[in-house]
Amino acid sequence: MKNFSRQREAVLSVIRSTDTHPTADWIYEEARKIIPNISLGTVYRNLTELKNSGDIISIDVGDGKEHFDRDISPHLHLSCKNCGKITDVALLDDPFKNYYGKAGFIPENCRYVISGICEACKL
Amino acid sequence: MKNFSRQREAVLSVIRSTDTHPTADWIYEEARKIIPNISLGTVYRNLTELKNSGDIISIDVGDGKEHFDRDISPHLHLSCKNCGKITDVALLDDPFKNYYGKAGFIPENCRYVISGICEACKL
DNA sequence: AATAAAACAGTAATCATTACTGATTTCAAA
DNA sequence: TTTGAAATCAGTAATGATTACTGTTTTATT
Repeated sequence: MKNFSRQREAVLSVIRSTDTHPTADWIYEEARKIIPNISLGTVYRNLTELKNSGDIISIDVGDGKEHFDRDISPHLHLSCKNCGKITDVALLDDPFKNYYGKAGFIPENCRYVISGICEACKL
Repeated sequence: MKNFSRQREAVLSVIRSTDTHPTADWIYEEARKIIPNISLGTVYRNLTELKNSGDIISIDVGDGKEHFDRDISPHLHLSCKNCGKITDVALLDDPFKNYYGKAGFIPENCRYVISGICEACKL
């Protein structure tokens, strides 16, 4: 197990407690329930560290905020423009493997996001 | 042909003049070469309109700025963390069709981005 | 032309994120 | 254990991309 600071453990445990793709602000509020005086800057710094270490990823769904994700495997995100819900879709394997392989590209972070209208909202 | 204002035409023509996935600021600077006193707010408003009308799309590559793209077909973006270059990879067809079809999702905007190291930077 | 609606230029405000500062904690070597 | 350098922290200030506002100009319709 990695030797993380108490603050970094708190941030990571908050992200791992949910599948809702939280924002930095939400993570901050939750982390304060564990460490009441944790600072927002600390949350941001540790989010960056956790991204760099590959423990989490982040995605952009077009609302101007960064959303974090405990699931680091390549998967698809369906983001509803109406209700804001983000749905994960597991992939059997990365459908783009052949494409970036051919281009000689070394992937580090895959973000596959489709915005649209979810089944519950389309009526 | 749609009846666009002079300013919206200028913004669209700037985007269509390049395959470099420009930011709002770059588009603003270029648009000023066509309409010297065009305002940044006008550029932003028309970028939003052009996105809503489906004439352009935008992607996020993790640098905190929105990047615009004249190519509205589903395609893959390879974004180099080292040199910042964004490479388009054409797709024969959308590899996620089966996935969101099953979920009953109506797609409007597909953003497939992989960050990593491009061939030229890997040495 | 007269009118209303839409789009504009210019500027001010917003707000997510980053940078900074001085204090605290960690931890390896003595 | 002390010691001291490096890392991390809390708290706050600054940044900067984007959005909102205001009063003016353009456009479209009668």
